[in-house]
Amino acid sequence: MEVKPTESELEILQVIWKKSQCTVRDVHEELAKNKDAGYTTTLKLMQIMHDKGLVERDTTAKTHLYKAVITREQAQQTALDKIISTVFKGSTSDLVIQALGHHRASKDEIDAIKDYLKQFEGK
Amino acid sequence: MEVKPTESELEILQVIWKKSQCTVRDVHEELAKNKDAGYTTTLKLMQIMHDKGLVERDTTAKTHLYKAVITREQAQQTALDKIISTVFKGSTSDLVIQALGHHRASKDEIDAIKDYLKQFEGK
DNA sequence: AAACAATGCAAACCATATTATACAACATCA
DNA sequence: TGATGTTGTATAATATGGTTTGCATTGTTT
Repeated sequence: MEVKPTESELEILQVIWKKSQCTVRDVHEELAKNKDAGYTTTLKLMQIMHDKGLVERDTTAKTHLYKAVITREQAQQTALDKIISTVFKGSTSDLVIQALGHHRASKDEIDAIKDYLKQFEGK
Repeated sequence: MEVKPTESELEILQVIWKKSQCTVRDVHEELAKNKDAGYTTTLKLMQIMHDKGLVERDTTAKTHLYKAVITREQAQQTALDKIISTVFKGSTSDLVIQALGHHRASKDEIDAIKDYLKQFEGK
């Protein structure tokens, strides 16, 4: 991935990932529920994201449709890489244990993780 | 925690956490191994961190000694909270699985996590 | 053509990062 | 003693990047 999204850009990506395809107004109205910024601010950010290659858009219709270029998984990976190296001394297990310790996971979540770990059995 | 450290401030905190107590020169020389910025840049950042309350210092001697105010664990928690809400839709298990999937953990690390999960047995 | 919605452009604002310069304390040596 | 070099902190100026906003323009619909 060439570029890393900023905080605000991530908020926008959230909306796009959820709906898989969005107009500027879609995004703006979703964001307006939680924060209060002008329409042109959202627009400007989405234009910047387009310049950076974070989103692509279909301009055939009057109302442009935006799609994410990077997947949520890619963004997750980038975010993980960063904090593992900056605050977890490079230790993935430190991160996992810290995460499980403080964000109490539900039983289903714990089970999912256990299942996941099974694949390492016998190795 | 009132304030969140910036990227550069985190790099400095890394060094302070490791040595538990530092002069500006200590930090600067450690950072100089990996990046290339002037001594006064490091100094300025540490002064800003002091203003923010991220570090405290002993000014009795000519050479000031800096200590971290927040612990590494607190910073880890803050970082986790942020990315869990911004890219992991609030799902801790998504984060754990993604982390284990891509940052291949060593056998010891896997074992440590399994041990940790045992405490949830029977709940 | 009038109304409306979206875009592009420009500028202002703020936080962070960097660098240069000034200043203070202290040791040393002619 | 006092000139000078070294090492430390403080201050000020500037650069850079992200965020936000206003305004003029373009394009569509009726």
